[in-house]
Amino acid sequence: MDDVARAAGVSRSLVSLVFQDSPKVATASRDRVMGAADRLGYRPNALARSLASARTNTIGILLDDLRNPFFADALGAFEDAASAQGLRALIADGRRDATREEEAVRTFADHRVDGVISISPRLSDAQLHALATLTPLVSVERDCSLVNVDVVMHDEREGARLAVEHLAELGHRAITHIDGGPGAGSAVRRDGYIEAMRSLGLADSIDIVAGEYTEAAGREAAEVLLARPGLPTAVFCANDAMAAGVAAAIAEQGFTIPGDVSLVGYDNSMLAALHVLSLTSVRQPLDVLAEAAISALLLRIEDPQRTGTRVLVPTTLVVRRSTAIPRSSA
Amino acid sequence: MDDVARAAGVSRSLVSLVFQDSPKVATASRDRVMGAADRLGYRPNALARSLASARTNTIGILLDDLRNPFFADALGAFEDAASAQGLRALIADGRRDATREEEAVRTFADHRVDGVISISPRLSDAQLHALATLTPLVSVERDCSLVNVDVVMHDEREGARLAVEHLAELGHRAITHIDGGPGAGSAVRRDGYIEAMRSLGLADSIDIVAGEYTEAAGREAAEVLLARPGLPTAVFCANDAMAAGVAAAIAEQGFTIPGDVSLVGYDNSMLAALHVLSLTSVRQPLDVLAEAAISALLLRIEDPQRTGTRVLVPTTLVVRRSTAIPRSSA
DNA sequence: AGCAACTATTGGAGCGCTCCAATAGTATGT
DNA sequence: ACATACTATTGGAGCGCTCCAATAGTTGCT
Repeated sequence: MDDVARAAGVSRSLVSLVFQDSPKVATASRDRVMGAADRLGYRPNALARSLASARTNTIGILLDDLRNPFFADALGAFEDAASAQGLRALIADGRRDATREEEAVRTFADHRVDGVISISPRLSDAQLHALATLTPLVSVERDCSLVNVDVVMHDEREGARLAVEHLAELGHRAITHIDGGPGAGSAVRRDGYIEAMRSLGLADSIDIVAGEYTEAAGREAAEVLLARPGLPTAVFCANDAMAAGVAAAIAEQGFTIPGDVSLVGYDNSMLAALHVLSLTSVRQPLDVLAEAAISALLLRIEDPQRTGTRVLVPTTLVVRRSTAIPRSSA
Repeated sequence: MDDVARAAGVSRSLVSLVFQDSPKVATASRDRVMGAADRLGYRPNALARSLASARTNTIGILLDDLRNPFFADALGAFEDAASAQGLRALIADGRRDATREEEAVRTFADHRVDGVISISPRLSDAQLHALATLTPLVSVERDCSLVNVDVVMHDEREGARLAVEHLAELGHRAITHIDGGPGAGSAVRRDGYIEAMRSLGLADSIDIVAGEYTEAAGREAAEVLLARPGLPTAVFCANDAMAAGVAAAIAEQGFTIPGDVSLVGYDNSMLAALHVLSLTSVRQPLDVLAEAAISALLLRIEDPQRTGTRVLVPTTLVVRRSTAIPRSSA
């Protein structure tokens, strides 16, 4: 920076101002400085800049599990939303483990990111609260009511309802739900399923099989179903990965989808779009979630004392070829 | 840090040494300092530390396309290899775009990462060379012979050969290849296919359909095949995503896999492991690649002047249920 | 006892920037 | 011509750490 200043015949402070895009710099000096910088191949040291300004213009994005295609999709949306606000993103993968997640947030804080967005964290409320004292924190797709954490989620209850109503409209009555076990949002999706079944007069057909957000869990749940006397005409899974497992297990037994069983997933991830599955799935509006999360975070960065807010965004259902009229009524 | 020093009754330098795990610190002082730090909730500022030491212990990992499940898998392996060496990883997604990739490497350099690993970069040799002057750089799965860039790849030629030999052993002769078009490694995989076919005496059956590394391209290529008078008994795709597209298109026409057509993919990504596909696939040994890349990078960080090296790691084939004896010989 | 050879600790300069208060320079109004 | 109100530029302290050379404290050996 000193070299540039010398080459341009100005002070170091002015070079600094030029690289901050300060409006107070005369156009002539700006050009001189930029010229000198280009000639010398100068690029400001982001580290020193952050240290001096106490602002990194960088946020941390913590994902539950990058191997799950849903989070890869989510990442894209959140990175876009961040860069639209001039923020760079650091990424960390929690690997479905709360301890690793906590360590990741600590590392973010050590690097003095301006804030952290955690997507589907497995952290306890106590952990979330503690971490939020280290850095501004927004929790996405995981509810909590803490004064120092903002929450952004889509309406999981509505998502489950849309899935059930879609199946009911097609004529299904025996609709089984495979839940997400301890995973984020699982309980609400299950409640949404129960409520929707009740309000459609299908309370007697409520049937829940325990699952987890993985393909293997989907297969296991399907085996439970296949071992019973009769198959339900429709299955609603708490995520797409499980639905993929169910689809495989059902097909292996010679049944077809949607001929014998209609199948609905959740997340509308890349898996659902895959033509071999072509899964009807509840769409998480990632772009909207991302935008809401970033703006909540920016507000919190500006005023760290602000009381935690809660944003709920609406959901839609993406209908593909895995759902159809049940055979009995065809 | 000053507060901790004061609370522990020692100098700031000693606190610094304690947090660097220096062996010269007496156990008693270490305990005193740690105690004081815990009490005050002190954590060193990674930014200041990096600025002062000119070492960030952080590397940048640049991926071609995080939406492609292969890269999500790769990311896991590379992060593991990095943290095994005590390195933290920053991640960037090139979104299949060379310009974006270049910008990402520049940003890494601005943040003074110790080095960058670029996986399947789309950058030109000239760009790679220029970027490698900014920061130590290792190119994975993209060949180049530059003095300042190390290359780590698996043996794509061997991968293609393994796929073809497996099919030939099962009794297939009509083996079609759908190539990866302009994608990284596509040309070598195609050459490997051609060579293997020739050396197996199947030169007459060589049949190549143009593709690209996406599911949609796989579908289109399959439609080309389906429009012809007879189907080949086996198809070898240049990656898994394409194979997924081929599987869907073939199934839609009422053919079965592997009954009518055996199918082989490439990458052994999450898609191949999906039970609905259960794709025989060439395995890129990600853990080995990652380890080799990290150690090459460490050597280059130590000695930036070192001449570019080239590591080639062997490949294996993962056999699943998408390949079988052809119907004619069954 | 005296000196060498350690080991454990310290003070202070410096990493590359920002930001504040101070200064120089220029235009405006009377 | 001179005070007023700007705008453009500058010097220097400070961000929170590391690292080097110097110092204090121990131990072992003759």
